[in-house]
Amino acid sequence: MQERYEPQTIEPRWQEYWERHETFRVGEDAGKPKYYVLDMFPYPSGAGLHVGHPEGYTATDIVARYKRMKGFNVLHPMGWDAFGLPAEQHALATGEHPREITRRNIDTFRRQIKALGFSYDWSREFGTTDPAYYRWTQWIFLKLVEKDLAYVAEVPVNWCPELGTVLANEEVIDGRSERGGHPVIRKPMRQWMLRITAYADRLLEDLAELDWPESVLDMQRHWIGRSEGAEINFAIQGRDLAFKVFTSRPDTLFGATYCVLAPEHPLVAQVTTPERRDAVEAYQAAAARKNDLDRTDLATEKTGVFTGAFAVNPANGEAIPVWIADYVLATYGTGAVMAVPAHDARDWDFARVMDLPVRRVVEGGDPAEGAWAGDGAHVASAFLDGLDMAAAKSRMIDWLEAGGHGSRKVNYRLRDWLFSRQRYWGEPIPVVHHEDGTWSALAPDALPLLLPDLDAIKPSGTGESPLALARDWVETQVDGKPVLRETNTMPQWAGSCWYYLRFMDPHNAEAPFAKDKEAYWGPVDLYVGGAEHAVLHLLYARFWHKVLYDLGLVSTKEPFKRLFNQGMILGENGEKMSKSRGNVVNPDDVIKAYGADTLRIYEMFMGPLEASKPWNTQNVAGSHRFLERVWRLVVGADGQLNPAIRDVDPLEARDLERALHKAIAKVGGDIEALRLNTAISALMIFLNEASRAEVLPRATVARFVLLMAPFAPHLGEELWHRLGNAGTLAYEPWPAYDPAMTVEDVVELAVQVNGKVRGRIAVAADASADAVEKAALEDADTRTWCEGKTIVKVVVVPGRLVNVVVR
RNA sequence: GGGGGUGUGGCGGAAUGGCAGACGCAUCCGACUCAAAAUCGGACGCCGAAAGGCGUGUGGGUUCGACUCCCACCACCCCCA
Repeated sequence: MQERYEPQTIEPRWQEYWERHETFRVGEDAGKPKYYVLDMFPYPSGAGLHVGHPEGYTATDIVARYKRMKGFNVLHPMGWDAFGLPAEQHALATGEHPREITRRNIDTFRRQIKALGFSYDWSREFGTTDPAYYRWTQWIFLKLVEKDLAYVAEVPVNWCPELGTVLANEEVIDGRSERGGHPVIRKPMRQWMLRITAYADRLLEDLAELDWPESVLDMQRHWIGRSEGAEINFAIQGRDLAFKVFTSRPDTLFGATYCVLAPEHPLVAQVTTPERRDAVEAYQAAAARKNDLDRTDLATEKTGVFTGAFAVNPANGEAIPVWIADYVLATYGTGAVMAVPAHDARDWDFARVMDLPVRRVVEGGDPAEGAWAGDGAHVASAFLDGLDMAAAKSRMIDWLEAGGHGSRKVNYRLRDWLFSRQRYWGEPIPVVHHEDGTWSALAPDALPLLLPDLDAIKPSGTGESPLALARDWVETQVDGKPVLRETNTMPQWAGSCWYYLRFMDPHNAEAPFAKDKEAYWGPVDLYVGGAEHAVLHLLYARFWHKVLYDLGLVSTKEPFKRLFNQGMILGENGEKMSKSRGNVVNPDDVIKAYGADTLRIYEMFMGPLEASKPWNTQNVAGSHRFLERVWRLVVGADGQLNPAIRDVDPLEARDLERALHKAIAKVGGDIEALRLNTAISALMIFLNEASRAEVLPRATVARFVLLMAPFAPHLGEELWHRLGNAGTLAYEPWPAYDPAMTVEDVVELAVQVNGKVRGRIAVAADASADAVEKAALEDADTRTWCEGKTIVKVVVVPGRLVNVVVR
């Protein structure tokens, strides 16, 4: 009677073993090289774990387990990004406290994640909502204040008068609230900003040292959007007023035929002539209802109105009209542009709609067809005539600077980070406001500034956070004087900006983390998560890291050395998994039916980790079958060892030993490169070979079990145990391989005639090219195909093939 | 509109410029079985009786040799505008 593979029995048993023995608990160990492998920690949603979550977690777990066996001291933690909007909305709807909702969701996530057998050091677990953690998030905010990197500004937000609340960008659809469809307008409100732009250059430059996907590096570069150009002064004709424009193309100044101010530009009210006032104000009101994306969309028809004012082009003294248009954003550059329709696509579109002149100053393209943004000789540009773009730019900037008309300027697309949210469920900003209108930060020993409990979380109605309703919390005293607490809270990004540092020293009550621990563990060696965080999370975390670096708190310039984005797991129908499509697969169900090891193997075998790939239930069964075959390789009748397993020298089964060495080499290399699908394929190939063998040396089977263990850890431990080993295999050395054993003595080569395979020859692996050529030409098939032809040349690719070229 | 990615059997996918389709799924055949399941063995790109021919989105190019490199195009996906 064959004892069956029963993951439902062995998996909980080994999970309990690891927990009881604290198998994966780590500390600093100067005697071992460290390896820090981190998952982007999840937001514990009410929906529970999704099969997409374990994909990345399994990959990092395989790496963590492999690196432990390779002798590394591995830091592999897990925690919760637990502040955020969904819990607050749920609280609003049900009256339950977000803390309770969050606690429940975390419990579910923890249970589900533990059921997958990941080798996390759970003693390091924390959530961003733990006061012991957010105390230090607030502390870092104080450091940002100290470094003058935090400031207050009036910034337009999405204000919904009907709902009495401020909405996030993603909650606004076509100018209306996602829920209820009420109108949303952009209203300036007092906001906290972080001066991330002060780090723009370093955030850009230091990308060079990172082992990240090129696409993410590109997105970050583009987001920062460094552009070199000039700031140019334009005076308003007949008035003592002037404005600055930023342009990346100062060389085209002679082609400027009008100027455009953003509708919010402070000068608009002053320059507008009385007869244009009504039109201008109506346009400003309309623009306030649009978001930036709609405004700058190239596909939409350009709109704008003339202010009645004229500006003087400093290059030629010409008076050109000043318009306002919403395709110019107040927040980019100076909020004003000089329009050169001949050489800028958006200016060209606008000029055509408004019937404004187009003046060509660079040769190339056809001004009647569209803007020419390429290089070319300058024309109609006085002292720039004949120059190319680079030369003309630099000449123009010199001329502007000499005449006091402008200056060289580097501009960034990156803007300062809007750091406040009008929400309850976030870290309170540790600041108080004084009666004289000034503000000050709390002293570090006043932290954590705890969120007050509210009877009910409801909108304040003024656009402020629900915290504004907690009067006895807001109204407090500092040094005996009455002050008001800040009611804005931090965005969800804050908690995820430095959690990877806290994992290095999660229980420290004296500091966010000890310097020597950071020096040991930092930086993160491998960081795995979804591509949706390619820009914001990674940019914000890098920014904070650099600030901490400047403060001498961390030892590295960059937080994440290697980054990997796992792809998405689609539903069985090839569409994105979602409740509404009804194609969601719950990992609990898969574990119940097949076990965690099968889920792990299946998700890794589906395809390349970075690719999007559809779920297929039949293939899950296939992965399960593979594990059953591995089980039967070791376990025979009545739960005894497979009788083919003998205590003999592995070299007695030379072919099998060779196959094992190939597998060791392939699997190790593939894990390092995160090619886990082909690593599993290599394990299957070895199993196929081993299943055919009549004698299985115990040492060979044991090493195969070690290779399996990172992928299917419960099965690995169980089989290791049944092979007569005590304890865990988690720290057993990864098997070594001999490169000489991974190649065959005799190889079969294909013989091509004019690129088509016509025959095969068997030669010694180390045969010389001459010998191979001779053998190929003597081959009967080759001779048939070469008959009556002239041999022009013979290409020998050692170990691969021979190509005979005939005519 | 710009940038990036992807496109290979019925399906998921594999292939340092060197034998396309590894590995798995599905399907079919066989063994075992009273039978079925499970398991084990075999077949399995397309056309063709075979010899052979044709095949990696389409069209061109480079090369002794192209899924791989270059150019153009088509489709889908992602990011940005």
